[in-house]
Amino acid sequence: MTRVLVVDDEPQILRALRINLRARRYEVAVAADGADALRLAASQPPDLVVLDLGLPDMDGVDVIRGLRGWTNIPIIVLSGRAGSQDKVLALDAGADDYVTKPFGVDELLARVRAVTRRTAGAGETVATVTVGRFTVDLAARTVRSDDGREVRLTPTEWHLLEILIRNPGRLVSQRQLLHDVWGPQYQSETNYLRQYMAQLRRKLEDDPARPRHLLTEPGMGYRFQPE
Amino acid sequence: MTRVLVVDDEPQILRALRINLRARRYEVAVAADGADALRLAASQPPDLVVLDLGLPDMDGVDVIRGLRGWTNIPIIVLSGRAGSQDKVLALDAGADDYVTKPFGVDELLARVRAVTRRTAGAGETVATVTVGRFTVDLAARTVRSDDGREVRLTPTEWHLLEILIRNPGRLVSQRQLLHDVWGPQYQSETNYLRQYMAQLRRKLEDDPARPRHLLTEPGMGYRFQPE
DNA sequence: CGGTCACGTCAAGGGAGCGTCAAGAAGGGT
DNA sequence: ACCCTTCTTGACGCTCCCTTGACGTGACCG
Repeated sequence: MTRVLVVDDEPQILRALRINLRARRYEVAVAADGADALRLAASQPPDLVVLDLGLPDMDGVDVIRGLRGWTNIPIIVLSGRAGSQDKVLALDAGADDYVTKPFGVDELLARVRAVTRRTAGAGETVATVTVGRFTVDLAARTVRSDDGREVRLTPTEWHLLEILIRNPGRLVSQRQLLHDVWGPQYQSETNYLRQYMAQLRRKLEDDPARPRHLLTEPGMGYRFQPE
Repeated sequence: MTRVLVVDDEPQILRALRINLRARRYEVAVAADGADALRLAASQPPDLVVLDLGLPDMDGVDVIRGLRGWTNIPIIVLSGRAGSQDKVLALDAGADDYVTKPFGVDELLARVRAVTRRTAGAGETVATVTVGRFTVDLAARTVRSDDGREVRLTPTEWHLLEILIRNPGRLVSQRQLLHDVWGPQYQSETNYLRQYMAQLRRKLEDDPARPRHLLTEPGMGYRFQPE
């Protein structure tokens, strides 16, 4: 269930939003001022923040900055001020949307759906990937077999493998690989790719002749296939 | 460089946006109507679309749906209608933001920064289309059956399918298909199209003899029909 | 009823692209 | 100056994809 933190000092708005959001099956937490909001967000991180800029204790933009210091959960700003400057400040501080009061509840809910729709699919990036019997640590630049033995890769092999792993399951074209590893002027030397893909397979695949993770897409490019 | 497609039929707005966006180092493409926008987005996908809802040829919400059929690049809607219902429809069709005219250029630019900031940091977007029992991921270049089996397509098959999917529900002429896949000098070799459409149907249609998604328009061209 | 056109299907040759082996060139460390 | 690692380059089968031709079929029309 999506967890929404509503920050506003006007009781009637707070109440209206809570009722409407609960009716749409959102889990709702409320805060009446900025300090309360930051504390609550830190202790029980929500999936979305609806933030009124006109708070009694601190500037709303500072609340945005306080949140953006450690998280990038979506923030929808409510404000009574329709000035262009206010909007720009809030959006550039890290807000995702800016709604001026008075606002329609239907509109706000649609904007809630719009921002949550986009962030729902965003997953975490991991630094360590398993390729068959091997564990690749992109940050540490190490490849370790499951029996503890280290596998050494040359700089070019690393560069190539890293691009493929950073696009798990996705095809990477020959042109892009050549461009990123060897440079803009090497866009047709596919023999380089054949050479180094063969080396990577010799080092990382159980059966280099039948690769299970470093796959060729004939005529197009290569693909790293996770388990 | 971030590529922005601006869709509007009012020359002065088009001009103002182009100048302001170019000054901020965006690459700007423009379209004056919905059909033009869909075609341009399909052939040269932008990183962001700024879309006026009041277009001469088709409903703006249908343009949003046409884009969302195969991509989830950010869409910022411009509209002269401030009604709550219009906003909800556009946002739920897949728009990321909704700005009512008249709007300040500073505000629009801030909203452009807000949506691009999020999609740039959130990693890659997944553009996935379902064709019968199969799921086509244009970005990853994969086709997966609902039972998990992979379907392999050759480069030419991909090229052809991609053009059709990027024009969902719309007729694509034989000339355009031949031109885009095989090149300018192959505009009458319709046997190529028959050959490859047959292969795509064998791989993607339940009953290749009675296609439900890869349709022939006799004498004109082919059409990808979504569910 | 017969002819034509456009589309769908099947089959086969030729060639592009891939994996592989091997050897020379370049760079860095001792 | 020498050796070792790494990168570059060339050559050679082999597989699979593209191309091409021929034939069948249904729709439309005279």
